[in-house]
Amino acid sequence: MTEKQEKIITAALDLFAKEGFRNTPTSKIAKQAGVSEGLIFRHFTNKDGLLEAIVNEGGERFKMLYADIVLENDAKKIILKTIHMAKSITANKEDMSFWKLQYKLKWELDIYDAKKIEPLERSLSMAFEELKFRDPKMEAKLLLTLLDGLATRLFLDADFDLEEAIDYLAKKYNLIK
Amino acid sequence: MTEKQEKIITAALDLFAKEGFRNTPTSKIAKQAGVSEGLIFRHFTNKDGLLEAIVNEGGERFKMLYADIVLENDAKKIILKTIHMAKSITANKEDMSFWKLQYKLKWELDIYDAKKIEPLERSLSMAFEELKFRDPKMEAKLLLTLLDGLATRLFLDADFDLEEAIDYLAKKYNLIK
DNA sequence: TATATTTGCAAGTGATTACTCACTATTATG
DNA sequence: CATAATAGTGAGTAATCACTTGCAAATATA
Repeated sequence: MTEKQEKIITAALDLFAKEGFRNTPTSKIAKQAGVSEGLIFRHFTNKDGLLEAIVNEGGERFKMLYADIVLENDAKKIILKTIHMAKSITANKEDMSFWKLQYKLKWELDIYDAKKIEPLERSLSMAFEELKFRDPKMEAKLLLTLLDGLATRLFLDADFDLEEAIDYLAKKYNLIK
Repeated sequence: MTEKQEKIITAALDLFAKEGFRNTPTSKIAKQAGVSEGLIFRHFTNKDGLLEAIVNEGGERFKMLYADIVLENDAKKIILKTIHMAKSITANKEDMSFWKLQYKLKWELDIYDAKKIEPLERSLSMAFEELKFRDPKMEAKLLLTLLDGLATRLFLDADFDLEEAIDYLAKKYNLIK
């Protein structure tokens, strides 16, 4: 990856997040990246190729997000760390805009790669099993579904209080006092 | 509303759901509706006006969805009916495509009207209070957030089993055996 | 029935779009 | 150092887009 290639991706990331994929002209991306428009097509073939690069990066970063969770042995910690994922994707402005874009693209492109969360779902399932939940698999699936809902509110409803929601969740699962 | 006006809305509903708002040309809408392209602008001023009509219809239909829930007195029934809302929006193909579009537009337009669910949230909150939940307000908010997650999975993940999820939820809340 | 209003059409139009192409500059390799 | 490959430019281009305009048909109103 050359320096200019990264600049293109950074600019596209920023503009797609703000304006959406279809609504962002390649000319604008090139301008913000400080490169010629033709270079985008030299490196990424077409606009969809640029999008693909961004989606792939999203997939990689997502795996990294829960990498340490699947290595965890303590059941309660697995669940607690999973819940706190929602917090880490909003740690700073850039992260938030990055993850918001990933969700936005899910809807725009009509994709939901269930395989990407499978390892996390398995870890959660085992954790719930250890904690004697009635149906550990469903409980795991439902918690991940709740996290999807949390993301929806977090990214679309400016008034949503994530901290409060996470706190309540942790109490509900008896993870904290 | 004239006959052709309705045909335009129906076509737009269908195409926006399939291809997205920005990606659907007005020429295509006109063609599918069997009218001239100019008529769209005569009736809806511009493309955004057409979108507005659709979003407004979504708001109205959403209120109708939970109209009978807020009139319910039995706490358990309020919660159960709320959970079953997820099922009624997938009753048939047209409904499913309609509601999927509404969610899609939320992300494309970056809007989340929390006011629209407020009456339902209040009803739920009262129900949870009656059932002696620790923090009824948070519990209500969290259940609605879970429903947002359920919608995400339902509309994007083809393998998601809604029936199963709803069943498990109902048991979790002690609404059924 | 006369006339005003609304509904509808078809053929534009200028702006914008993703993408190409002919070319130059830079870097890697033998 | 020569040459091949890659990185980069920027002026095009055909297609597509939302929207306009001038006019006709249908409908409402007096």
